[in-house]
Amino acid sequence: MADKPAATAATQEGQARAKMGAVKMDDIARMAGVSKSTVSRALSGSPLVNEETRARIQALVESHSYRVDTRAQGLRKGHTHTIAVVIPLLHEHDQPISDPFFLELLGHIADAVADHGYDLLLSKIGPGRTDGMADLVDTGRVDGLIAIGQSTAHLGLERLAARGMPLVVWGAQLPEQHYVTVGSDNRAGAERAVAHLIAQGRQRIVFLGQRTVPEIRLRHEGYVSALAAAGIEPDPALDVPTRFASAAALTAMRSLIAGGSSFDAVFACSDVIAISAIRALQDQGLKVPEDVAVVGYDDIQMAAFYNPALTTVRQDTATGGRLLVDLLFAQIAGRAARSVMLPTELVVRASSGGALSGTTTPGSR
Amino acid sequence: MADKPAATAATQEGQARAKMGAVKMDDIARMAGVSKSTVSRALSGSPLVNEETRARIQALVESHSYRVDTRAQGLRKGHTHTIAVVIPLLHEHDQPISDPFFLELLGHIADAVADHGYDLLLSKIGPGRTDGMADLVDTGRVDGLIAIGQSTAHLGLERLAARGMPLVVWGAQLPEQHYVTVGSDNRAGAERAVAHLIAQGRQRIVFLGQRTVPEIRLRHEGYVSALAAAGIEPDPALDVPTRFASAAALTAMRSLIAGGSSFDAVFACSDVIAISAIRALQDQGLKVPEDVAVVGYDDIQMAAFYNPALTTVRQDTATGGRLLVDLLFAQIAGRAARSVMLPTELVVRASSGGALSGTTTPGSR
DNA sequence: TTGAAAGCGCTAACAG
DNA sequence: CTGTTAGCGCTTTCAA
Repeated sequence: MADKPAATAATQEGQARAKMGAVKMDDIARMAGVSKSTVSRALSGSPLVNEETRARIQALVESHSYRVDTRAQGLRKGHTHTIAVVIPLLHEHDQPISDPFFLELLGHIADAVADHGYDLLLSKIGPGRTDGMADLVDTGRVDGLIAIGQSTAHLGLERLAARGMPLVVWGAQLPEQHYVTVGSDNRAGAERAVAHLIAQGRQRIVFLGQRTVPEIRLRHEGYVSALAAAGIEPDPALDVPTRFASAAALTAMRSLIAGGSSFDAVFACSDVIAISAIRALQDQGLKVPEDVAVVGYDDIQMAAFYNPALTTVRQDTATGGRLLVDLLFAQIAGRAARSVMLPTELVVRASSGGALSGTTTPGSR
Repeated sequence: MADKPAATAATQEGQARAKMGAVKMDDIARMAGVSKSTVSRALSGSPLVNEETRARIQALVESHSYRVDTRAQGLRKGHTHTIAVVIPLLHEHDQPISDPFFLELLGHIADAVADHGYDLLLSKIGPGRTDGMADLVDTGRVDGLIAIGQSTAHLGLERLAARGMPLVVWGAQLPEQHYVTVGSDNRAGAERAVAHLIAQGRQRIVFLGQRTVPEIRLRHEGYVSALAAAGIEPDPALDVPTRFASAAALTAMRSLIAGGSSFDAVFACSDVIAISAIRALQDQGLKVPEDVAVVGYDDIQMAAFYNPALTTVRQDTATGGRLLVDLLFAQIAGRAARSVMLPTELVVRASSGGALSGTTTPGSR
């Protein structure tokens, strides 16, 4: 960061006269020789306005590229036409982490929100501060909230839901929970993945992930139950907690290796974690999948392109994102919404030794 | 996607009575036995209000967890306290792509925007539709725009800037450009990367990237000039266009290999592209870096964890993001802003054969 | 120090 | 079919 940035040519001149052109509804009305109300009606497609009048107004609107001020409109109509997405993990350790899984989900949410003609406010409010989430709607900035990942915010989310605030969260379904969630079947997904590893003849399987996160806890249950089904006793030494960041996973895996525990497979709670784990393994001269088989979770785009290609539990971000949005709009409209748990799919590629070809794409779809 | 989602328990009840609690400034005023104006003044920290009164008001505000409606406030004050980030590439081929580089940048932008006390609207408007970008501010939804990547929108961006609209774009500095950009020194970055490859003894270097994108065109210039400096004539057969998506890069690389051209190195225009290229190479039994050295661009987090670890040109998203925001606020405040070009840094790791250790971290920082 | 009144730009009754 | 009249919730002169 040494050199100091090189500044170069630029713009600037019409700075102040920016909003100058701001033509408003009254102006259009005057020009069309009608009242503001008529313009408003014409623009909102009301049937009670003369076709000829409407055309005249329309023309004026186009030629002056007038747009109604949604801020004023919202103030009057009582809504904002925007919804907020809160990504807790954007905050892990005070610096933005970037798990590709979330961007994929975010992308689909953005699509769905746009389809509804709404805007999307991206908020950095962490899950610790659910009051901040409440502010977003109390303050009239958004009509509803989508939280990606409940992690430590469970209680706060409960409170928001109790207040009747439109809210949907991506995450796990907890026992007594009163807010709506969308998420994949973490338990079943993990169980299937671990069963697959066992089917490959692996017996000493590492669990790589932090169980304080609800979803991860469920995955751990799946892990345990798959082991149990094969008559394997979980070894506490193979339960390795790690955060979602690459560096954290790398460190965790390295110390496991250094610890000298023996193992022949790793179930990682995200693809990013899996990739870092493989990195650590290979640095120690261990071969994947020959010496250690690895399975990830998420099926991010890069999973298929890693070396070796990653066996992983796919979470369907496309339908997940859309569902999140649909359920939120249902709530906003006052309709009831119920949580849904999406099925997962195990995508077998090279890293688990289950497929010999390089890039395997799942059968379905 | 077969099974059909399993619906489960849920919430719902206080749906309608949601906004019920919506206490407004008038209510607080009444309770405090003062007028709306006084409350407004007290809340905005005006010095012309009795300390005792202010305290009383403050107490009421807290106990009722009242928040001023920013929508109404903005309408009155003439601003929105929110800025929009438009990500064109979110749209490539009608499905959200997820280049981690953009999320990293977005994360930093989000940080900086939050530091200014502003909200961040994430928009999916593509670069083809700059009129849509204009709407965001014409319509009173945001105070200014940050566009990530100018790609095909150059003309449209020019027009917006000419209208005096607060706007900053992440991208390349084009010749006669009138809008403000922040971006890395693409030409120098690429040049250094390719020179490094040449220094490793490579002579036939593939250029992997689409030159229709301004930044990429500059990188190509850097590529050519590095070759020229070594007395190497660029071979058109080694100029391989590809989009930023993993799949596209994979395909491009595969057909290059199938085409039978000989080459011993690849300069990829993004890390995601580099990763896919390596994948294609290895699928054909070619070893990286032994047979083919590869250099990427961006230094996304995963670059250090790939196998082999990626040599790449780092773009500093942290200062980039902050600069983008600072320059935008300068414009909003009516101050002049000039484009800035950030220096880049070559991070040498294993994929180029320049480093033997696994995960090498750059010297600086 | 505080209140009254006039809007910000728009929509929604309520009369024509 | 169209105009008038009130506001949505807040800030800001202008007076007191």
